[in-house]
Amino acid sequence: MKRFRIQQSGQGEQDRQLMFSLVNAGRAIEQRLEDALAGVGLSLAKFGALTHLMEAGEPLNLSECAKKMTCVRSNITQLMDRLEADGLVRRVDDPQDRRAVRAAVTELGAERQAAGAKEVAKVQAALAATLNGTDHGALQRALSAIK
Amino acid sequence: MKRFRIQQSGQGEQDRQLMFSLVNAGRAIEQRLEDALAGVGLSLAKFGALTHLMEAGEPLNLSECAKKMTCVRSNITQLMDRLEADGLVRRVDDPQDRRAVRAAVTELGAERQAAGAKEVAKVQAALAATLNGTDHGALQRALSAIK
DNA sequence: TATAGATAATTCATATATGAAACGTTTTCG
DNA sequence: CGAAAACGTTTCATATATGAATTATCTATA
Repeated sequence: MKRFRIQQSGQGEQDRQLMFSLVNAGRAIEQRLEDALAGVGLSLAKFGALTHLMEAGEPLNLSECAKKMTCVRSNITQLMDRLEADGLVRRVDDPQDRRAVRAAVTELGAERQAAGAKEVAKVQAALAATLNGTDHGALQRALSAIK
Repeated sequence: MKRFRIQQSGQGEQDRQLMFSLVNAGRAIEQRLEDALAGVGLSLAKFGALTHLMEAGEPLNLSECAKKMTCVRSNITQLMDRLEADGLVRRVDDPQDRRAVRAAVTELGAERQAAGAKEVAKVQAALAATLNGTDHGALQRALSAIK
């Protein structure tokens, strides 16, 4: 005798679920990062900017910052205003190009970035623990396909 | 003879990669949804609010909206201002509680929500295609663990 | 070389989000 | 009953993000 599956979810419903789970997981991790970084006086945006500047090892044009952070330049203008107000970055003139402004990390900024990196590492470890029953390689491959 | 693995990434580095891939994947999907919804005059925030109201089938308190959308109430105040300016929602008095304001979807709002749902379905289908070599069940379970 | 176009940064308007403070209304309880 | 607490919404200040318009400077070329 033929049975009808009760509570069956169609493929479309599962796809929708998966899509929103991806969005929600991303947001949840962002929130964990924001919370952890708030403990050392940083936001994720500020930490990201400081990290790119530290990795570059030298002051960067605001346009270069925008490229590295994949955002528009007017966003960087404002972010640098806030970082400068916090004393974490200084705007310096570019002697080669008088249109340009370069962002230099201050000593306090470098310390703050290092403290932030420790907080990020904790979130990262907690996430790894959460995902300990998962094939990390497969997950990484799936996520990398999403552009 | 013992070999040294060149270019080996430590576990920590892979964990960091995975964490940021999750954040980036979530943002990428949000961006796809924003782009698709922009085509019918909606943002993801507006579509979400309209969808919750349509699912409820009746006007909802702004506080109830905030709870469903997991955001603070002042955010809903502003979102409703914009939805009202668009003619997609109307604020109506709650006769039971004179403090409360309820959001009612207009006819135009209902049409717009339906159009948005079609756009969302397209994004969803494209994502499913992108993930066609992946074990959706395993991915869903991993994502659901992230809170 | 003069100028037209490209480029760097900022300003402004706007959208989305949070959290604190203010305000009116409702509920609770001494 | 009446005061205090709780509740619902809004307002304000702020952070983050986008995109258009503006200003200053630089570069290429007619």
